[in-house]
Amino acid sequence: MPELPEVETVRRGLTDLVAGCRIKSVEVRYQKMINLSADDFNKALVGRTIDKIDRRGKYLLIRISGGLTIVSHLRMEGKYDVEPEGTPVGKHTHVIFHLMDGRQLRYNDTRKFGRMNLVDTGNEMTVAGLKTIGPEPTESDLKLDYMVKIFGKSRKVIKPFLLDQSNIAGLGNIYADEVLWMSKIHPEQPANTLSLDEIKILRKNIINEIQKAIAGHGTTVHSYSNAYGEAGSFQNQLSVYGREGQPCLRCGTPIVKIKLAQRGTHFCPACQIVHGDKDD
DNA sequence: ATTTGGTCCTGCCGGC
DNA sequence: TGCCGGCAGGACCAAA
Repeated sequence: MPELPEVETVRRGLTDLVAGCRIKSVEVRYQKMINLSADDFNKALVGRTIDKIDRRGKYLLIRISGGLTIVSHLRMEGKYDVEPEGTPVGKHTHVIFHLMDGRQLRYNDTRKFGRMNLVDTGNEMTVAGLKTIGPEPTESDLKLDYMVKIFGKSRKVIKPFLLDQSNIAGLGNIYADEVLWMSKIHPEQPANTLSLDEIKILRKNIINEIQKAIAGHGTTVHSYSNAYGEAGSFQNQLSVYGREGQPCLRCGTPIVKIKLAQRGTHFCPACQIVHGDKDD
């Protein structure tokens, strides 16, 4: 479920809760979750320390002493929590890291879409998804000339284009709808027909929106929670996502919901109009 | 090469 | 109430 701001919130939570902790053993209850056998995964991690947690796009990079990294992707519903030993284990708990201090770091995932890959640190980029990941949506990493270049060569409509992590890392279904609404760009506008001004505005809105969402500890819809089990607050600041039929906050026109590339897509049919090409 | 569609999973909600 | 289709903040992979 989580997009970049939610993953960053989880990263910070995990850092506070388990950085520096030593692993007693690892229990894997759903084999498909990991890239090794349960036994090999456990053997590689026993006695090692969780040094720190990094992030790249929506991927958590859990740094383990001895030169290992667990690349963890939460996909739709993955969640971490920390419980004392003995707390009843839910049916959606798939991996349990038993810590020396008596606590457990648990990975829960209702739909079992999440994945963990244990690799040698430095080989993260061999994990599918990280191989081709695009720049972070920040002022320093997301360069305007890069955007102009990649937008210019794709005829794909903008909404699925923004969801493609190889173009820009970190945007998901909610923030893609939000930044397009803010930028007054129709979700079906082909990427290569955006004007330079539109690309500039979109870039600024992406960077600002992600930053603000991180500051608000992410967006909570459905049952998402961070490593503290807390809900984020940013859902109170959403302008179009989940607002089908409600008035556009700019012009009052009811927000429309359509399906694009299998994903629910919200937009204002009055503010966000498809135009012909970049010379308009 | 680029783009689309099916697939992985489970639970919930609305409609009949 | 019970059943069923549709949907869910993601991304890989095969196929067009």
